[in-house]
Amino acid sequence: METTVGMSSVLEQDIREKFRRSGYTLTSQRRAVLEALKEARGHPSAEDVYLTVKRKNPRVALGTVYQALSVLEEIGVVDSKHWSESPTRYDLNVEPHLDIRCARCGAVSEIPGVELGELEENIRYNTPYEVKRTTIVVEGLCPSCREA
Amino acid sequence: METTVGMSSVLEQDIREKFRRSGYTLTSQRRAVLEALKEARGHPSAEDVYLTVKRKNPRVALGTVYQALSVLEEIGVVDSKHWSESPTRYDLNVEPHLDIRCARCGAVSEIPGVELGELEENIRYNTPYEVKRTTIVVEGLCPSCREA
DNA sequence: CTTCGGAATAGGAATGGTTACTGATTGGAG
DNA sequence: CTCCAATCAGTAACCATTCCTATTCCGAAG
Repeated sequence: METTVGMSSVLEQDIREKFRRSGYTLTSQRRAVLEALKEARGHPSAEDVYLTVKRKNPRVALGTVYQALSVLEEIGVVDSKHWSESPTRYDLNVEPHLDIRCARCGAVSEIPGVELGELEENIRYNTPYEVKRTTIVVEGLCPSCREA
Repeated sequence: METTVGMSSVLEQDIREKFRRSGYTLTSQRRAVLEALKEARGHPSAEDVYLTVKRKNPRVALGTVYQALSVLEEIGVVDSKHWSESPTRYDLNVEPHLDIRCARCGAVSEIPGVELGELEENIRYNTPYEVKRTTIVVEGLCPSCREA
């Protein structure tokens, strides 16, 4: 049974490697953004991340958080999804997966157990475009908002 | 072999019916927005629609176009898709379908021949949320932008 | 045909998430 | 330690979209 420290180390190693390969530097602010994403429940917005980071480092700028998230996404450490009429949400799960957002309270959670490989394959087969990215955003009502 | 006028009539009939049922009024501005969508190649933005409508009615307001598009979507006549970092695109195909947007030139075209029913089914089966809407946005490079 | 009330519109201001800009700071290579 | 490029903080700007208000339009009822 691994300790949390152990798992965290492995993650650190992987991230360090991705930074090294990309040429970007793993600064304290970018580390803080990663920490905030790790602590967060659900899928925080840039503003959420900013507020979390600010608790420990009050001088950090919102723009820095946006830039950090953009770098982290570029090197494959962070995934982002955008639902219209609400801020972009970020998370650490970079594997293709589904997220659903509650139209009423804004909560985002993952939908497990849906195979997406075949869809991706069909898309590539049926378009002359060079496919870069497929994003699926699902909207609905979470169990508690459904009642109200 | 139907004439264009004939097909247009059928469309008009269907739309008139949807307006009637919804309680919204089919005003000249809303009709003009529909015309602009019919004429447009690809999937225009609200601004595109606004510019087209403005050619015949220079007094129309951008806000009116947005409101018209929103009403048309609500009654099931228009479909919209939003790619992050670019304005929302609209079209008249309200059946579930895939659209891909070129990351370089912004062109949007449809991807035919991909079955989406099973995905929708799997989504509903695997989440406790009440699913309202599933949107798939695909990004890539169109054939001509791929070269450059 | 006229009147009346609510819906829709024009015009423009406001919003809000995100990006761009600038000068100061930092951190790693030599 | 010094230098240079990358990064950062702070703030202004951007832009798609929404909101606001006075005016106009539409269609139902007389």
